Amino acid sequence: MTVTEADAADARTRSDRTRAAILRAARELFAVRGYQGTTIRAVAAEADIDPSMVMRYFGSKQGLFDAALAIGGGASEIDLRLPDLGSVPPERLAEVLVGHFVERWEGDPGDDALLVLLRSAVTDERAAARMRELFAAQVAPALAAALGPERAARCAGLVSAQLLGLALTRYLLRLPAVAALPAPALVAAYTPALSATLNP
Amino acid sequence: MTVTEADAADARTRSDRTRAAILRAARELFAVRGYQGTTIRAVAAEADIDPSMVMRYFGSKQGLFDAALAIGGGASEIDLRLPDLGSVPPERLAEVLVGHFVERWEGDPGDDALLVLLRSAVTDERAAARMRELFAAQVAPALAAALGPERAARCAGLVSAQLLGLALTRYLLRLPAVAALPAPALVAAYTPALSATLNP
DNA sequence: GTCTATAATTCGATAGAC
DNA sequence: GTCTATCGAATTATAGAC
Repeated sequence: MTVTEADAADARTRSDRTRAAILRAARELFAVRGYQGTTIRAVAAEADIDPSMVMRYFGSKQGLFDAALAIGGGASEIDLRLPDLGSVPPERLAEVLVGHFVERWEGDPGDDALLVLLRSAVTDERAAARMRELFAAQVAPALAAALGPERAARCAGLVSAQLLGLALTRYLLRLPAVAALPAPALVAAYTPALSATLNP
Repeated sequence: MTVTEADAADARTRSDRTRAAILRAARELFAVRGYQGTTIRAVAAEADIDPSMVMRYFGSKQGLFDAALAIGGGASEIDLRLPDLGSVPPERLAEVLVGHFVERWEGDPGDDALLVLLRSAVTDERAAARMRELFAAQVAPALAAALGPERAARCAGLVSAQLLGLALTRYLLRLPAVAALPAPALVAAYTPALSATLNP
């Protein structure tokens, strides 16, 4: 490997690392302060790089936001990673759903793309549209595998309302009665509500 | 009435109208764009007055926000106007609760203080604290009248999560499946979920 | 690829005339 | 009470040196 080739490879990996660091910082700040509350300068400081690099890599603040939410790229998307609900016994469906989302939200710190999206969607119409797409593309079909298309269409919205209500009060508003519960107790306490919606 | 007295009265009523116009515009914009997304200039333009008047009347942007949410004054507060749940038959409790909140949110356009608070609370810690106080002071006691303090403490948080999830998906995110339902159908469809939480 | 310097806006807030 | 004018600060975004 010649010197120039080594240099090029070096630059590429460093570039990738810089890009990843920016995205990581952006997701964290967008998650905590929302779109308008987050400044490019703050993202750069958090990633420990120069503010102008953010512009160089992502073009604009909106471009950074889109990249942080995997908007537009088409390739990478937020994946709710819902299991195949068709193979879940009907009586355990509610528990599996609640458990999955709590695990999804609390299991992997650093992967808070979903909370980024939720917090931003409340004040940013573009993010709200993304959230609607996300649930239409993933929640409704997953439910259809377990309930059939007809019943799924009827209760997908209400199930989403309940799951997002949980995220809203536990992670964003932090209502004490919801935020203080250990995850297993929360799942157990919330399951009957979803169950009532899923089995009318 | 002397001329100066008439002038003073005139100034007072005009002042009150201006003040009310500012508050009305502020609530509308805070509700739609949140705290950071709302500018004093935009509020002034919406109220059709000069931006400096906003400062004169409310001192600062934060002062305007507090006034729009009736924070700090102590006298006027956001009132959920929950009925006496102690006189509601237990089997109708869930339906009354859901129905009340939907009516509260959709009944009186112009009184969107609650949606202002919800949208702002997601990105503004101060508003979030206000939301926690609101539910602690009004939802939990109302439930206690119907369920007793012990059961109320156990399910107040989960009930709040469900009700706020409804507001979130219907008014803020506007998920089609939730936003498109007529109010009566929505109440009927969501009641079983709350019922399951209230009667474990 | 990275940084300095700065242009171009925009906003909150103030001073002062009328 | 109302408005004009403006300050000072913060922001996004760009140009160009190294």
